[in-house]
Amino acid sequence: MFESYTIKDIAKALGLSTSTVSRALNGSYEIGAETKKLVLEYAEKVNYRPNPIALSLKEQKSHSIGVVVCEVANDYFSQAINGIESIAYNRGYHVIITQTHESFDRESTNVKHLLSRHVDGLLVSLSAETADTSQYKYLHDKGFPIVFFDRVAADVNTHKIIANNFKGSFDATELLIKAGFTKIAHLTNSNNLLISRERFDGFKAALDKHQLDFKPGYLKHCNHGGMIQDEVELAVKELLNMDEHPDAIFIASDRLTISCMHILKRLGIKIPQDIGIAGFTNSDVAELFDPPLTVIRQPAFQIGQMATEMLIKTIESKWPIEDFITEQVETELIIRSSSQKLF
Amino acid sequence: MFESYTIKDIAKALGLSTSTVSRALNGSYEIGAETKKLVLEYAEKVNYRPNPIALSLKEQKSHSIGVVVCEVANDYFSQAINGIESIAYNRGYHVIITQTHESFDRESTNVKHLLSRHVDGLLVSLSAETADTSQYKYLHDKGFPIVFFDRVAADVNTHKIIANNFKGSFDATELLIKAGFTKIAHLTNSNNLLISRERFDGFKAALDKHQLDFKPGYLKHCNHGGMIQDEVELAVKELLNMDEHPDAIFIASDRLTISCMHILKRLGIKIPQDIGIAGFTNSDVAELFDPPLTVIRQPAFQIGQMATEMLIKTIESKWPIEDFITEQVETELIIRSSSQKLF
DNA sequence: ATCGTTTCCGGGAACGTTTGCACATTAACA
DNA sequence: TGTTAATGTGCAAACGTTCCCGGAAACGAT
Repeated sequence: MFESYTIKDIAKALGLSTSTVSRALNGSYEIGAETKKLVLEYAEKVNYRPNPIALSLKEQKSHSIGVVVCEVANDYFSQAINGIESIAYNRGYHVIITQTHESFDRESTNVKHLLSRHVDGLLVSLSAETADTSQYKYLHDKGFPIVFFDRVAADVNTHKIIANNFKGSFDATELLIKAGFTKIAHLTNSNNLLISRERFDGFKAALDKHQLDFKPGYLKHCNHGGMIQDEVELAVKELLNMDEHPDAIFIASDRLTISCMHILKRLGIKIPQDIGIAGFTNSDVAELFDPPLTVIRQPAFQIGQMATEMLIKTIESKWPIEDFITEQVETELIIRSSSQKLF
Repeated sequence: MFESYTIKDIAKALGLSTSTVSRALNGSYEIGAETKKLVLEYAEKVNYRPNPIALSLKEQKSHSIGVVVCEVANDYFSQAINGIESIAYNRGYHVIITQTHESFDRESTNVKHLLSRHVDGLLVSLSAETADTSQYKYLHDKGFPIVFFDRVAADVNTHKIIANNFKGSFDATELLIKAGFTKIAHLTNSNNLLISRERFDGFKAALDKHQLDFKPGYLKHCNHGGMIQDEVELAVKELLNMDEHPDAIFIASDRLTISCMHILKRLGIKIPQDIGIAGFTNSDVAELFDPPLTVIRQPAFQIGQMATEMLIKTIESKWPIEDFITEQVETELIIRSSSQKLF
C-alpha cells in the first residue's frame, strides 16, 4: 500500500507520544526495553518507513544530487550515469539528471534549477561551450560540494575525476604512426575543454617523438561538440579536400567519432585504405563496425562511481574540506583494423 | 548563492506576516495592491524560490516520478529516458530511475523503494523475469498512477504505450522471406513478456502468409533478456548446429540483437551469406555495422514523452480516472544489407 | 451612534520528523 | 521522611509552506 504509516499513527495506536516512538525507532538509550520492543515490532508489522520529505525538511538536506552532462543518449555518459546511480542508490541519494546539449546557457539554467531543488551537491561535466566557470567557483567558495568528472573546470579547485587523456591520446596516435600513417589529422572538441587541450598535447607529443611535424591545418575543432552535424561534416570535408590530405584521423570524443564514421560512410571513403581511424568512444559495438574500430575507451562506469563516492563523502563531511584531490584513471586502447595501414 | 531566502525572511524584512507574504506571492485577491507590489519586488530582488521540499510536505506530493527499466545502458531505454526527462523537467517533476537488470526481485524492491520515496507515480517497463504483476494491480486498484511502456502488464488495466509489435515483426519477417530466406529462426525474450508474444505472432503470421511452416526448434527464448551472455550464445549455437539449420534469424529485442551480432562475429559466421539477420534495435550505429544491419526501430524518445505526459495527466487529474487507454505507435523498418540474400 | 460590508492583514495549525527540555515515577540513600 | 539520582516519557518548537479563521480599520447606510 502506498499510503504509509507515520510516527503519529504508531503513537496513537500504541498510546505513546510521537517523541517516544521516534526515539524508540532510532534506538535511543533513554527508552525502556519493552517500550522499544513494542514500537519496533509494531513498526515492522505495519511496514513503517520514515517520510523522506519530512526528514529532508527537518535536516535541511534533500538527499539528492544533481548531475550536469551534455546528453544521456551517449555511450560514455549513459555508462557514467549507470555508475552514478549505482552508488547513489545504495547511499540513499537520488539523482537528478540534466542535459546541456553542449550549450552554456542551458548549463547555467540547469545549475540554477538544481540549486532551487536544493540538491546537496553537484556532479558536473562541462558543456563544450563553457568558457566561464565562475558560477562553480562561486558555489565552491561558499562551501557547496561539487565534483567534476571528465570535462573538468581547470580553475576551480575541487575534487575531480579524469582519465589519463594525455596518455590515451599519445598511445592512440603512436599506434597510427607505427602502423605507417604519417599525415595524421586531429578532430576534436572545443578548445574550451581541458580534455581537448590534454588530448591535443598527447597527440602532439606522439608526433614529436616520431619526428612528424604538426600541420595546423590538420587540427579541426568542433565547437559544438558534434551536436551540429554540419559542423562535423564541414570539418571532415575540409580535411579530405586538402591538397595534401591526411592519411589518418585521430578523433578525440565519443560523439565526434561516431559522427565522423557516419560521414565517411556516406562519402564512400574506405577505412583504412583511404584513411585510418582511431578515436575515443565507449561504444560497445565498435567491434561490429566496418571495419572494426580502434578505440580509446574510458572506464566510464567506474568514473561515475568514483565521482559519486567523492561527492557524497564531501556532502557528509563534518568539517569543511580543504584538500581537494584529482583522481586520474587509465584509458584502454583497443586495437582493431581501422588503424591498420594496408600497403 | 545556494542558501535561499524563505518566506519568513521576506516577512521579517518587510515587517509583514508570513501569511501575507505567501498570499502576495500567490497573487491572492485579498492582499492590497501596494503590499503585493512591495513583496513581489523584494522577492524578485533577493531571487526568492519556494522551497520544493516544504511544498512537498505540505501538499503531500513529492513532484517526482519513479522509473523502472531493465537497464539504462541500452539504446532503446536511454532514448526513452531522454524523452521522459524532457517532459518531466518542463512540468516540474524530477525523475528517479531504477534498474531491474531483468530480475523480478530487483523489480519488486525497486518499486517498494520508489514508493517509500513517495513518488507521485510510476513509469514501468517490466523485467524479462516478471510473470507476477500483482503488486502493480494492487497499487492501481488503490488509485496509484502507473503507466506502462514497451513491456506492459497485460492484466493491469491502466494507461499503456506500446509499439505496433505485431506489424513490426510481420514486416521484418516478410522482408526476409521476400529476400529469399525460407528457414527463418526467431530469437526472442522471455515468453512472460507480452511484447515477446506479440512479436512472435507477427513473425508467425508472416510465415503463414507465405506458406512457410513454423519449426518449433527455430524458436529460441532467452529468459534473462540477454543479460546472461552464455544463454544467448547457447541459443545461437543450438540454432547453427541444427541438422537443417536456419538461413536467417529474426531477433526480437535490442540487447539480443547486439549480443547475437557479437556472437556471430566471434564464430566467424558471415552475414548475410551464411545467415541473414534482422532485429529490433534502436542503435544509431547499425548502419556502420559489417554488414549494415536491417533493423526495426521504435520511436523510443516519443514513447518516453507520451508515457510521461500520460502519467502526469493522471497524477494531476482531479477525479479518479476510469478510462484507461493504450496508445500504439508505429515502428520503422530500416532495410540494409544484413537481410539481403546473396545467390 | 449603531450596524453591516468590504478590504486588508495576522495568528496559528498542519504536513512528518527530531530533539532539548521538563516532568513523573521509582529506587536508593541519608 | 525527605533528598537525590536514575530511568522513562511527554510537550513543544523547529524546518518552510499554505490556508482557515478571526479581526481591525474604514466606509456607507440607517
